[in-house]
Amino acid sequence: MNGKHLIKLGFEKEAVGLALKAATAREGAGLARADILHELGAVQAAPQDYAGGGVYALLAQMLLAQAAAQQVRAASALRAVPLPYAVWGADLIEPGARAQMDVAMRLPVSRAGAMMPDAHVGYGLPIGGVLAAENAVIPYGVGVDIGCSMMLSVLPMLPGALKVAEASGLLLRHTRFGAGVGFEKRDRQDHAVLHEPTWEEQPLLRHLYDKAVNQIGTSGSGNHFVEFGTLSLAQPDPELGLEAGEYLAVLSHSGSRGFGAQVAGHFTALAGRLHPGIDKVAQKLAWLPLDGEEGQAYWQAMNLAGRYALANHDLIHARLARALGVSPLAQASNSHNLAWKEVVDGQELIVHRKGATPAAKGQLGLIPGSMADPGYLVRGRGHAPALASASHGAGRQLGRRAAQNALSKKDVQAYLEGRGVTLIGGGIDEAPQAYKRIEEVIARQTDLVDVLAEFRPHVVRMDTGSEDV
DNA sequence: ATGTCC
Repeated sequence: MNGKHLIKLGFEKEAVGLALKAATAREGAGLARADILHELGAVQAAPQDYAGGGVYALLAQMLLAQAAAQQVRAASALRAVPLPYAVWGADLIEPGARAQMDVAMRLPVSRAGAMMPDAHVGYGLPIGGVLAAENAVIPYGVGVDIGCSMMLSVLPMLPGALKVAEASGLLLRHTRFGAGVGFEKRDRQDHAVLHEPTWEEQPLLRHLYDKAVNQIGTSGSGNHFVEFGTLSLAQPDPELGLEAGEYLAVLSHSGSRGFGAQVAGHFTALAGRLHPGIDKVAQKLAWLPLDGEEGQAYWQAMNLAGRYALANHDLIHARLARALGVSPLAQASNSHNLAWKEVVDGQELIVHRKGATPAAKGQLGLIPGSMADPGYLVRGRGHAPALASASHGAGRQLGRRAAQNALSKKDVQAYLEGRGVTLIGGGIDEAPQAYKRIEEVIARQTDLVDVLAEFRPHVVRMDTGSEDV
């Protein structure tokens, strides 16, 4: 008896050695080779009957482990062909982003998808990708900045009532930007989200609580901003309680800061470990079953990060309104990096929007342009083929590196001057020229949202980029 | 997006 006989019998890898060891023991006990091969065949057919003890126990246990691993691999196997999905503004989307969406639509858990006109390449799911999955949540389908969101406050003031110098002073005093940045202890503000019992329900959340307390009410870096500008409402909107006209308004873009980033990192790694056999092209799309412990933990942490991000906006807007001595006439907000349980074609699915604005029928949303381009207050049309979604902005047309190589401070300053925008902070990588034309992106999604109002930025604060403007 | 590995 040797390994060749056993491989011929169908044993693989570690099972070959264990089968040989058992066979040798049986030969020693005086059994004929034919009888031993017969016994080995029986172990192979029903390893669960032999795993409890005896000369074949180790072999049987190995066979059971191998079968389980095979099952895990099979459960991770991709479809040969992506499910179909609709694309808005295909002429504005680079092939790399489409390729990423194609991979996402090959996941065995995927059921439906759509691509928004601001789409561009990201980690795993492209930014601007919408993906509906069955009983599965994909950490990289939500993204690193869990709960990244927009908020608008319409103030009872005329746009001209706030001078540039005053607006700059308010932004400098009442907002905080930069990686790792929090409010000074004496300036920290409290918020209901910090008193939720959820923080006590996972060691990870307990661990991140102090950081969350430290950073609440702040804005982070990259494309995050707080700005004063003019909101122009063409028609009166009874639901918003606003007459047609021009208003001073505050628009902010912020996320869940270091807290959300660490939640994302933790669960992305966990999802990867759950899918050791997943095809390499889909490695960053590893998912967590929502009916499992890990999936439930992510769902809880993700939703807390979503509420925390909105709390950041709440405090930003409350500080500025208070400093101006006014109460907002109206507010709107939306998350654009999150997953929701929604009914799609009669089935409850997990709809991931990674850089996509929820646009259910009647739902308000905010779609910003760039530091110097208009943003839009929109109302969703609930278009089913788009999974009731819209773009979350203009979308990059130049990567950060490409923007820094292609553009100069002069280019950005000329653009700002041309539109009467004052910028505090900001980097070349966030230059308006690095973004698609928001007007074009909006024009590609007239079936997804109705535009209610245009917001033109006047005084903008962002983090200091790696290369300042 | 985040002090870019708890």
